Amino acid sequence: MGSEAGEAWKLLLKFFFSQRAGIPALAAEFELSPAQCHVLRLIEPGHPVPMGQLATTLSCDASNVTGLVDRLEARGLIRRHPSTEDRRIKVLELTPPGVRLRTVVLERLSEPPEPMKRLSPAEQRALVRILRRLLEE
Amino acid sequence: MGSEAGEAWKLLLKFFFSQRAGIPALAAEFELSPAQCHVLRLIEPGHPVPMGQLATTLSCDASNVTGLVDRLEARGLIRRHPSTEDRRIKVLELTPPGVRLRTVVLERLSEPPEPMKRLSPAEQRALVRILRRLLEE
DNA sequence: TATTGTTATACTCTATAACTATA
DNA sequence: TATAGTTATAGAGTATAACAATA
Repeated sequence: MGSEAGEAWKLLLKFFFSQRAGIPALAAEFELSPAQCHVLRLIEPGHPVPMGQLATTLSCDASNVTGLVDRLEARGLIRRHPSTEDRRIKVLELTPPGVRLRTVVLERLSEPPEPMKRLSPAEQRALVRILRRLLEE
Repeated sequence: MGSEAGEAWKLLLKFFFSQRAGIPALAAEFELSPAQCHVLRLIEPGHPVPMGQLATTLSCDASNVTGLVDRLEARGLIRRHPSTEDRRIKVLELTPPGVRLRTVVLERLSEPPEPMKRLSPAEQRALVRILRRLLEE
C-alpha cells in the first residue's frame, strides 16, 4: 500500500554508492579532482558565471570556491575577471583549453556504465522517461 | 536507433549532481563526514568487516581507512580487533552506540527527496523494477 | 552598513612511500 | 618474500572567522 518512493530512493542511493568510485577515477584521467570536474561542467562556454553563484550551486562556502578557482586558473583552464556592472563580483569564463578539456570530459562522462547497457531497450526508454520527470521544473 | 543507455546515464548523473548536497548535509546532522557515514553504512551489525575489504569497497588506499577508522573508533562507534585466524588482519565491528547511530542514519537516509515523491505510483514501481535490474548480480 | 571575494586557520579525505608485524 | 595495516608526508576539499574592496 505504502508508496515505493522510499524503496526507489534506497535503490538509487545503492546504485550511486556502487558507482561511487567511477567519478573520481574518471576525473583523475584528466588530472582533475571530482570537485574541479564538477566546476568545469558548470561553466558553459560563452556563459560566464559569478563566483558566488558557483558557491550556491555547489552548496559550499565562498572561500572554498576561491581555492578551487585558483587551481583551475593556475592550469589555464578558466579565467576570472571583475563584472563591469558590480566590481565586487568576479565572473568565471572558460579559456579555449578549458573549453576543449570540458568537451572531452563531458564526452567521457556520458559513457554509460556496464549495468546500464544491460537494460533492455524498453527499460532504457522507461528509465529515461522517469528520470526526465524526476528532473522536471 | 542508438540505445538510450547514454541518455539515461546522463540524466542519472544530472540527478545525482542535483541531489549532491544532500548527502554531506545529512551526514553533518550526525556530525559525520560523508565518508564516515558511508563506512557506518557498510558495517552491518553482527558482520565484522576486515579493514582491507573496506578499502576495496571504498576504492581507496588502506592508509585512508586507517584514519577513517581512527576517528570512528575515537568516537566509540566502532572497534577494531585482530582476526583470530590471521593476526595481520583487523576486523571492524560496530559498538552498541554505533549500531544505534547507524540505525537512525539509515532511517534518515531512506527519506526520499521531493521529486521522488512526485512520481506516480506506476512510475515508482517501474523505477524500482529497473533499479533492481541495474543492481543485479 | 551590507555584500563579494580573499586570507588565515583547522580538520578531513585522499594518495604515495617507507615501515612493522605476521604469514 | 608477500601481505595487512600503520606512519609520515603532501595536496585537495571543506568550514569558520576576520578582512579588503566595493556598493
